[in-house]
Amino acid sequence: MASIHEEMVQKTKAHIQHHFIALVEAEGFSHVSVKKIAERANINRGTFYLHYADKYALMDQLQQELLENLHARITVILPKEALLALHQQQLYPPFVAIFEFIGEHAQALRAILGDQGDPSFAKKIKRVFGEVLLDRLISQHPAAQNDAFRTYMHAFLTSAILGVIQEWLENCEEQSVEEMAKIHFQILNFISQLRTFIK
Amino acid sequence: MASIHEEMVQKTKAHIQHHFIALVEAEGFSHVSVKKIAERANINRGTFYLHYADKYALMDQLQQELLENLHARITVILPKEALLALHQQQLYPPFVAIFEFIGEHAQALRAILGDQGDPSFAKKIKRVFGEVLLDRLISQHPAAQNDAFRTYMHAFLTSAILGVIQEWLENCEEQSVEEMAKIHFQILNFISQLRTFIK
DNA sequence: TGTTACATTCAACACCGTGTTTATGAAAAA
DNA sequence: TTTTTCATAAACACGGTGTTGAATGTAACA
Repeated sequence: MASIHEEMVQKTKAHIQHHFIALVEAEGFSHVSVKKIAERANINRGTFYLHYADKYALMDQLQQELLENLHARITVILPKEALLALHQQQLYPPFVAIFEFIGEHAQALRAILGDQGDPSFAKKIKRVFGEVLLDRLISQHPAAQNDAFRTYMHAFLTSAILGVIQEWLENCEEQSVEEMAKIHFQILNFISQLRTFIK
Repeated sequence: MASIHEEMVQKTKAHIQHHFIALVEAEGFSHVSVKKIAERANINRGTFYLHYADKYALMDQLQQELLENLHARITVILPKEALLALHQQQLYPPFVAIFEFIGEHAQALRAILGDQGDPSFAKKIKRVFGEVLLDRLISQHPAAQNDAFRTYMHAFLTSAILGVIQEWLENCEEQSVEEMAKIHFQILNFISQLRTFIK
């Protein structure tokens, strides 16, 4: 099935994607034009339109690939049926898996989640965090019955995790994957201690 | 000093800004053109360039105004010198002030912080949260000596607060300002309880 | 009243990126 | 060999940009 032509197409698309990511990281998505992509990738501008409708379609495809891969990666570690117990031993592996994935795709994610990136992607990746982590965790708690509370709890935690990831990406991943997972637990511990002060 | 001409300029700029916000909220910043702004505001396209270099300059000015106003609003409640004690009575007023401000500028903030908005603004508003809230809170804690920990703690909490605000803006501010401040404390309480499970 | 100052309008301009099309070359498939 | 398919090249109309110079309106001042 895999004809030479199909292989060529895949190669060209990967080529375009690669240079597109570098451009978005450097200049921001809004300042990237099809013309620039073609010049940078050393292809004809018409060739771009042979594969993508416009730069938005290319960005969409890149985002979907990332989201599907991330989802799959976590699902391997946390099967659908499993409810999360709140032991460090159970929470540690998925956190490590997430940071490993982020690190592997650091350039693309820096481009998409950075200052010049796409805020709609942030929303999508938060949804993934919610599906694979929070829903199993929060639903066990009695306070989770309140719809409004659930909604904002969800927003609070998924945004917090994403915020840490964005910070890590900006710092060029100075901390190791294991350190990042640990830091997350330290943060939760810290907030816990706040409670002894509050009211 | 306030000549009639200056007043006219201010009126026109406010007029442009108003329709600009409506356009960005409806179509997203990237799809807004100077042409559209001029048509919507019923002014000549040339008039726009009389006041702003381009749509980016207009967005910048709008953002700066919002950030300065927010900063001022909170600083009135929490003077610079004051260190935050972790009592609900001390934390409640600034939270209420923040949500009041967000509510008052809901349309503009929905436009800027929404799906089609500007991620660089998210970073800037997080910095404000950090300056007026977190720095006085975290610095008191021994664990805050660790630089990396401080950085990520900062990212975690400011992103979380912003995430809740974004959720609130999307839900068209169904919850009252007071409810939102309360929900924040409920969330902190909830996370505190997690600690009894972890490790 | 006329004059001055300035905001706004209007039409025209060159420029640039877009998305499409048509013709052409090259390499694989039939 | 003939056909299919991907990539190239050049040209096109289209639409938004940012600028210019002249005209218009309007409030302040003499």
